[in-house]
Amino acid sequence: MVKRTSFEGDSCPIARSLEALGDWWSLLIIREALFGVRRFGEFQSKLGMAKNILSTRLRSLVDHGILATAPASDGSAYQEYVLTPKGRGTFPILVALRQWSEAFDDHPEEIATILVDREKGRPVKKLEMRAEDGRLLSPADTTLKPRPAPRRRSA
Amino acid sequence: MVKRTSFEGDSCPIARSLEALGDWWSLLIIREALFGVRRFGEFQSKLGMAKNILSTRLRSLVDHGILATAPASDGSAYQEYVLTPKGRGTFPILVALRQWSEAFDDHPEEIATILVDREKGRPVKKLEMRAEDGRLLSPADTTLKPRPAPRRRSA
DNA sequence: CTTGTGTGGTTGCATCATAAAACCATATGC
DNA sequence: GCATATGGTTTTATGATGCAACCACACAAG
Repeated sequence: MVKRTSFEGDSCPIARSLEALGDWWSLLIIREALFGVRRFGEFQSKLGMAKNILSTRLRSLVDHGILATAPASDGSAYQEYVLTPKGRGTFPILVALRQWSEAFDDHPEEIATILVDREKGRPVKKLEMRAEDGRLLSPADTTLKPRPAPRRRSA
Repeated sequence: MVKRTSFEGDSCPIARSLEALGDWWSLLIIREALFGVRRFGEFQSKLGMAKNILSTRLRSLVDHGILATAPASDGSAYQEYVLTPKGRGTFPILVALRQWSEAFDDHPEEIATILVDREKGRPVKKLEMRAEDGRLLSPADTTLKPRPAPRRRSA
């Protein structure tokens, strides 16, 4: 097989997520969708990407349950692409990417926008990793454990 | 230009981060590096990827300041690839990807590992977005603001 | 010093994905 | 009915990917 290697069967959850949204465009399409974009042409003009690729990506995102097609909305008999809960669940990923750029980009002055708390207009805090009891965790405070075997009902 | 479109000049921080780590392998290489992998052959055998592509990706990650080459470490006169602070800063991104899989994957039973608090052995909490004052924020509670103009010193 | 072996890559193709533009189908406006 | 906008698909060229083979260097044994 010379195809791009698929991570579908991989047991690593990071690889599995990249299978769905690890290409050049998917996360940007989701970003636009989170801003309320729903129509093919709107995605295409805002992202400036080729229409065939947009078409492929939208289909892939629908197949992965990240977007769903809705029959219409404003009367016109066309199709719309709306985020599913799974799609909206990518929000922390986008925030993490944004914060990484804000923290480490070599030219942060080129970043045009900041994510703020709507109520106060102040930047949101950096994402933090915490234990169940609320302790702040650094990467070194964490480790990987094998997943417990699936619990079979009765025996 | 028929090349893969570059997001380098884009003003969106998400696009900018994808420029550095938005391809199929970079985040997985970083994942291994966070586990302590440093040598070419070790990356290659653990990830099962072609060596030329690994070579290209490592160079790209070094160029982006995510990895750095260290002259040696165990005496053998070869090179090592170690994460920079910028590279270690991707940790929240990987956690976000992992948690998204854990929450939304269609076959979660295939996920082999869980990320736990090393001290207690309990799963880490989901990443939360909070305001400066600690209020928990949903996506709808946030908005984007234009970045304030760069502050020039004196005038 | 020569041979062998392991590590760390680079080079050559064959194949796949991507991109731009042209084309097409359906709606909508006039 | 005709022009035009929307929402795509098809065509074709080129870049990226994947596999295998090859090469360079270090080190060790003979």
